[in-house]
Amino acid sequence: MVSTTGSPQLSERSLNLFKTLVEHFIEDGTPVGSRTLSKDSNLGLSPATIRNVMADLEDVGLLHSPHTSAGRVPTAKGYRLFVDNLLRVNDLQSAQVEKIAQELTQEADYSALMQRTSAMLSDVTKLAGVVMLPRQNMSILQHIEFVSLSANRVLVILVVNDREIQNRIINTDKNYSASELQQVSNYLNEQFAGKDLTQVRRSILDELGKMKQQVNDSMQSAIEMAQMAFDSDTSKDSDDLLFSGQTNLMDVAELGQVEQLKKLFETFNQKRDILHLLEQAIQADGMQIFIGEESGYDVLDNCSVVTSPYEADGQILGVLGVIGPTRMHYERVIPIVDITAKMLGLALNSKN
Amino acid sequence: MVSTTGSPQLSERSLNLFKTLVEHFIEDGTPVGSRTLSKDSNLGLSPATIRNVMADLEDVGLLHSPHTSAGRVPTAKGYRLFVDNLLRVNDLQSAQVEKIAQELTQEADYSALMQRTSAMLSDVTKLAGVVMLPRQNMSILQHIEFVSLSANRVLVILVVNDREIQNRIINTDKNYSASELQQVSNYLNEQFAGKDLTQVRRSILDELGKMKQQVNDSMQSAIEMAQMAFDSDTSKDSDDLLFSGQTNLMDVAELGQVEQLKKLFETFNQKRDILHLLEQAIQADGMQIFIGEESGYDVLDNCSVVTSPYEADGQILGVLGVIGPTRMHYERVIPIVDITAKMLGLALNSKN
DNA sequence: TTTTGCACTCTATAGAGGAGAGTGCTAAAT
DNA sequence: ATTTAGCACTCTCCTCTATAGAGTGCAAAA
Repeated sequence: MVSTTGSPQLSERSLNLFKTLVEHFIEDGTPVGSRTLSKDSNLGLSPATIRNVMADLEDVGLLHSPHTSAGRVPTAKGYRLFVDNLLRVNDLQSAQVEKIAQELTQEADYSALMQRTSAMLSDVTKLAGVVMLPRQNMSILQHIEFVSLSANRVLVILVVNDREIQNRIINTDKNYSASELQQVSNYLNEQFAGKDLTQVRRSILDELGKMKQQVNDSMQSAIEMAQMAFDSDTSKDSDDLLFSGQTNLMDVAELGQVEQLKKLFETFNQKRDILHLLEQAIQADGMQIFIGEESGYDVLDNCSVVTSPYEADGQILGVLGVIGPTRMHYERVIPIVDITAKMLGLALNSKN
Repeated sequence: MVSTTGSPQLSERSLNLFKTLVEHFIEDGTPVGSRTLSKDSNLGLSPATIRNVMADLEDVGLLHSPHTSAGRVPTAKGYRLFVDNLLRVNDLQSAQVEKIAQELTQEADYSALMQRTSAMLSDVTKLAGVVMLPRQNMSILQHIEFVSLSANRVLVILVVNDREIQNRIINTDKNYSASELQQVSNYLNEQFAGKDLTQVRRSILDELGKMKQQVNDSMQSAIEMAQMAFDSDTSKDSDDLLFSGQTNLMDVAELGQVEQLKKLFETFNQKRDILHLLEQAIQADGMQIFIGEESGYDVLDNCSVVTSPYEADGQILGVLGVIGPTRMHYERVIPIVDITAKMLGLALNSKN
């Protein structure tokens, strides 16, 4: 006997059978019957015996029968057990690792790199890839710069995390000279370089607001300008998910008909729900897998989400992962997501 | 009798019937039979007469029967005649125009504006919206700026068309001081502000290359830097289409099953084909409508694409439009695309 | 404890039959 | 010379039925 997490004890044999059943189902997609399983497993048991075992497994909630005369299918709980305790993850071919590494390290541009990462995830797994860009409170301001475009219009440039660049244009009350702008950016750089964006924004809105009365005119409007620059920043918040390969999901039978696919795609577009999910994933450090209903979102009932945080310089920056049917090749997908996260981290480091 | 473009002459009555047939079909989506049409048209003709007329229309290639006992459906050629000669376009509710105008004019950020435009097109029409961003040879360089990030890494900022901002980071051979960078950007601004990007790139690669021998060391590497800045630029080329509302197309019955939708979505993702199509549309000035097979792309066989170029300061900048089933409400969609293009132009102007 | 045997349940598939829609043609009506 | 009515015909779509096949659960035997 082997004691498994929480649920009633299952014999080694049961687990063994369960494992081959899941594997078979992941391969085939059709419910697995006792006859098939009898041949598939190397235990030399008759279908009848296996039927008994399967009935037990169903009682414990690991399996489920679509209807009386169909075989059996793993439940979310079943997949969970499978993934946590039974799965043996493939070692990646070093060729494949090489390919991933190469694709990512040679990409020079920050946003292109992120885009490419997402594309690669979906490409290699043939599922949908997603990358959550670094969150603001993980974004270290490196440099801020103002450029005068025309009277009253100033371009603000933020360099963040040594890689990412953000722009916005603000309309100012008065017309600033180049040297005035230089002065402002010098001041802000001195004050805030090295701090994270949320902190910077808070400081600017609070502290500088207080300072305002004590300084001269030109500095005063400079402060106003800084406030404007960071005020409009929130707009970018919803833009920090990169999807790709959604169309891959149109092949998977489980997601079946158009109606369901549509809901799924709309969930992707709105980003909100997926964002929440990934935010959960970023907290539990290490890889995280949401199987079917576990995610808590109805649209994802037939989906699993495999995620891993990525980090650079010892700092967790964001999460990336793959979305596919619960019936996916976990043993392949898991190491791919894992290695991709590591490689992305490396790529982000190396550009220092 | 009324002479119509090219094809054999059709009586006014035939055209009238044809028109109501198309309208009915656009409304219903089901093939239209003689009985229905007899009631629908106010001509007071019996089904039998109408059958004769319909047979004629089918001979000319305007109609088509899915099978013996179904009604009739317009062909691409039929839609073409309908759109060109029979359609009376709706006047837009001024409220709707107002809404569009407001959404677009209050959007401050350039790329957000474009994104919003696309989103609005799909939102209002309940179809897929697409916006082609200004092409490079339409992109006027307004300002170029260099910012030193760290040793050997320089941030290049291009302000284009008075609105759009492009960034890239280049790795330089030597370490530039702020004033050196200032010098370079001053020089480049003097030389190239007001010219379009392709022109600028050509000049930099050709002329500056020749100058190289004649100037001092610091200037020499500055030129190299400029070359690097503009060299990597081409990467952005494929990125100038903004889609939205693709999921709307999942509702339309004509596109039917998953397989076809998948192909369509993949075409969107690859962008290439749609880009070509829109490039055709930008040349024929004014609105352009591709109906079904006319587009020349198989995936679009059941789709129509309604486009309009948008311009600012008298310059055509790009194209925008809507992609939907051939059976769409042209009388509604056409004015929406039209007005959106105009409003976008206005929004792009007004920020001067 | 495992296996054999068997009755039972449910799905999927194919075929038959009928209703309904719409046509084209011919002959009558205007 | 058109238009209409009448009618046979064709095709789809739906429902109903029958049947084969897969798989089960249970009881009794091994």
